[in-house]
Amino acid sequence: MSIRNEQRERVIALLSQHLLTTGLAQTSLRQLARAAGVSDRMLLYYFTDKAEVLAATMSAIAGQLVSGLAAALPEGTRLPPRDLALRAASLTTGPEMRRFMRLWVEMVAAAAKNEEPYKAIVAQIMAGFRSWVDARLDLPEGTDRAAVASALIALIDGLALVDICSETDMAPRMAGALEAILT
Amino acid sequence: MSIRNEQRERVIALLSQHLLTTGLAQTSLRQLARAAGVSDRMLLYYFTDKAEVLAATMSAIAGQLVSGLAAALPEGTRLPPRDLALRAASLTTGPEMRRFMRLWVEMVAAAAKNEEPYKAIVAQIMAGFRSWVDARLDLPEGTDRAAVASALIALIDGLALVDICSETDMAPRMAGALEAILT
DNA sequence: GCTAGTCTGTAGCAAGTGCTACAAGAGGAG
DNA sequence: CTCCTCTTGTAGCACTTGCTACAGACTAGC
Repeated sequence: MSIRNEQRERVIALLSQHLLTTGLAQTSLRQLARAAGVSDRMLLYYFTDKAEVLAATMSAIAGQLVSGLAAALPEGTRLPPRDLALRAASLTTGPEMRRFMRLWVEMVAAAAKNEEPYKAIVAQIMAGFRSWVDARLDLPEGTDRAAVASALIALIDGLALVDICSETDMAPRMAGALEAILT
Repeated sequence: MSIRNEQRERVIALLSQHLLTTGLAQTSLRQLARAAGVSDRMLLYYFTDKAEVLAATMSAIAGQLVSGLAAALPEGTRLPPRDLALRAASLTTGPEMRRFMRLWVEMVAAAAKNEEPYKAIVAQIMAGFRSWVDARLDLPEGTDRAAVASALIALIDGLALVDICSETDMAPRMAGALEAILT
């Protein structure tokens, strides 16, 4: 493999960690280059664009996420909405996933501003969420599966959003409250 | 009242509309000044800072929001979590409130990046949400009211977040799904 | 009139942004 | 050797950012 392609992978791996720890706060070319241990000039040699740098990195992160989610709850299992919600909630508020959820909220906000390449990435990740939930959702015939899946995702994303805002660690208490609220 | 103070109010009113329609995408001093119909020089005469411009504007928006919410559901009424959630969901996904919820998500993301003055404003608005929910929540004694309130807010915010991402109008379908999920 | 304080425009600065022109070294192919 | 492609550094461009120095204009009080 060419040096260029090797470097692309190295850079993507380093930037994945960078984005997960710092969010989208430090995403100028020079900041990304420093985090990747290369010069900004070379970053634009390995990738055509800043947009391509970010797209490749976030795509890699999304990939890790999908496999992480898949591993956390095997494909075959089907749960009713309540159980799936509680399971997903404890999953995404764990120390591992919190960093991702924070990044996720920032990405959605960036997409809301029509910033590229966030719109495309957000759509891709959201589709991943939907299919993950849908594949594990046990629902009676005739239910609007897409709507229930979306509502569950909304709940999970909302927990993350509130978690971001809170000084104190509200996540476990909210999870407890959910048990009382959900069917 | 001095010209300066009159202009402050004029500017704040115009910028409230600006932020509600464009989100945080166009918030450079020059863009804000154009939206307010003044020069950027004068914007920094009326306000000390860009941060103060934004803080004042968002504070005004938050004020409108609070009174809007208060009017939508009178202070005295107490609803169980399910009813309050459904009510709040239909409230915040309406055409009027959607603009605010989008802005809200963007503000939370900005706060996550430690950008000023978003952190302070987000904390303020979140506190407003909490007290609004708490004042209308009918719960049995001994329940963790703060947790339930936070969970409800999470649900509402999550609906907004998913709504932002979706091309199609998922909000009513998700609301329907909630009826099936909630106790 | 004169002065003091309030108001407003012009012009510009220093820093940071994404990106590029250009040259040069390295290393293989003929 | 020469030629050619891949790789890398230096320097810088055009632009946007938040903010400011400075000078002029307007009004109020004396």
